[in-house]
Amino acid sequence: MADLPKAPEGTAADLIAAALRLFGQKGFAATPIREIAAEAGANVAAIAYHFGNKEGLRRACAAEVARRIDLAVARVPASTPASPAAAAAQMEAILRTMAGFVLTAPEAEPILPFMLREVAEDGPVLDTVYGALMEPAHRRLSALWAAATGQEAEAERTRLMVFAVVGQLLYFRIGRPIVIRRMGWAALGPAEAATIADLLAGNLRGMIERERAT
Amino acid sequence: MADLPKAPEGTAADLIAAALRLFGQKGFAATPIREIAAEAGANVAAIAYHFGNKEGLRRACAAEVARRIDLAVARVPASTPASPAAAAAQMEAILRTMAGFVLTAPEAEPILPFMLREVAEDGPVLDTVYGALMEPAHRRLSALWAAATGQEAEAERTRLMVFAVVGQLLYFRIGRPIVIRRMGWAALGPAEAATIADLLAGNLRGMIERERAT
DNA sequence: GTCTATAAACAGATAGAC
DNA sequence: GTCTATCTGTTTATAGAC
Repeated sequence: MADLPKAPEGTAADLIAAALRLFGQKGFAATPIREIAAEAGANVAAIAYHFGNKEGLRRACAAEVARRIDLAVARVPASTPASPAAAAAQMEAILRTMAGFVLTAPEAEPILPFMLREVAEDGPVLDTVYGALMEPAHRRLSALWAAATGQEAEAERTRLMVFAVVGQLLYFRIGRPIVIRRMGWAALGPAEAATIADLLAGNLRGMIERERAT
Repeated sequence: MADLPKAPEGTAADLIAAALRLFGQKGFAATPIREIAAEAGANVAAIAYHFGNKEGLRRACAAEVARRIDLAVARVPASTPASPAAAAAQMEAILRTMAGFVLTAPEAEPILPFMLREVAEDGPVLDTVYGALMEPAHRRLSALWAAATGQEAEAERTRLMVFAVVGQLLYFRIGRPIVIRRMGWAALGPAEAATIADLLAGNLRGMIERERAT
């Protein structure tokens, strides 16, 4: 669904991987290009050579984020089931896949802090990723919610409910430092992620059931 | 509940207000102290005079955030009601107050992006604010959830459910640029906030009902 | 394509007049 | 308390050898 299918290789890929991690952790402005080059095992000038300048590297990071999310999204089936029960089941499956990806997948680790910062800054990177990925994904979940509850797919209430469902999950990742402290966990690993996913799947079932009665 | 009751005045207050806004919007490292001084209508040297250095200004911002949240928290009653219905009602009231504060209160506007960045960086500022404010608030909601559902206050499930409830709300603020785009809203104003609050209050009632059956 | 060396701009901090 | 002027370190970007 994204328009950037090319996967970078070699030094360029190493630079993007390092930049993604450091931009996410310390922020764009707080990360010197020398540090990125050092972590990538490359030279400072390589950034200018491959991406023009630091801003170009940021755009390349955004493209890489879009590419990786696209890869993860491509794994879920695209058909909208006819029966409400099947739609609910598929929505739960997607939620569990998202939970696994967002909470524990190593390849998601660097991209979420990066995206979080871009959302906060509400800049051009967000425009791209929103149109290419977030909007289609939200539309798809809205269609499933509608099929599961009998409501209208693009109704205001439907779209807001999908945000509520997704928000429940994303907060566990965004507020991870807080969650870990409060839960007394050493980390948010696969076991903790499974507990959270079960809990949220139960909430989703309850919400759908409740909405169907309306 | 916070340990910093002193409200700043004059130039110091202007500098904190400007820094809070700019740190939240562009990030700490990306904000030059000259820009802060200009927005506050003060001189660059005033920062060193009042706060020692830039890092001191950051700490002052954190203290101001704690002070403002503390003010907002102080308005909710501290007693835990005996009956499950009363506990549920009180939890819904708190959720609605939080929604009003988080989504539309002008005094919350600069502090949320600031806090979001501090959570992402997981630094010393978070340690302070977590211990002084977040942990007590979460404990209090956990106690209410327990009273409303008949579950145990510090059970793992209880604490996670409270995060799910809070996460639903916070995501609407954190992901605001995304929500606004997808909903086709011009802004997230009082009318939109009321719609969201009603929706989330309904979800809360459903979740409590469902948990009581367990 | 990769590296070293350097230029030009900008940051935070400080000295000292008022 | 507030200001101007300046010092010192660091940053990005680039020129040019290899």
